[in-house]
Amino acid sequence: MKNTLKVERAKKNLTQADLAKLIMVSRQTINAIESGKYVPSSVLALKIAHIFETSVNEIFELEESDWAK
Amino acid sequence: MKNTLKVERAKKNLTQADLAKLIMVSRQTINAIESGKYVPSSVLALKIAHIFETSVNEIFELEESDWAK
DNA sequence: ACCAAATGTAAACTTCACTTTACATATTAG
DNA sequence: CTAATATGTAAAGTGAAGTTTACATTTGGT
Repeated sequence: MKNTLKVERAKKNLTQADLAKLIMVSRQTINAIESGKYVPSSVLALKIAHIFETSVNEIFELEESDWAK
Repeated sequence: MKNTLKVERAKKNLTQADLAKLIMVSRQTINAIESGKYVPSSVLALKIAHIFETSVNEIFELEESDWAK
């Protein structure tokens, strides 16, 4: 799964730490999500979309590999 | 977080087992998500939305409590 | 009422999301 | 240049997502 977190953050001029605080997770969590190290829960994804005033689908996108067995 | 999985399944006439097979998780996982027992990963949420030809935000909705510290 | 399919639930287990602490490297401002 | 801010990364721990097996209950069709 890929995401456009970095771009969305840039648009709103937010640091990873800023975003982390807004959605109440650690800065490392944002960093890890952003760099594809792990997949956020859907609650986190919804919160992130909410902060950026958009939808989950606009920010997160499935890749072929996500459908692999 | 609440969801409209049951309704979406009904629209498409899918059983929990059907949906489970389509997105490649166990039937119990669908049951647990549907009954709010746990929060799916965003990959699962995206797959589910894909199956129902809609968006994650249409199916899953944050509740006040999700923002509580 | 009866049978089959669908759903609910439980226990034990594995994996990974997320935390905290800590430090190293980039980036930007003055 | 240098000091502060932002980002990358790592290790050890905790809790919850998701698995399998198994059984009990509900629902629907005939």
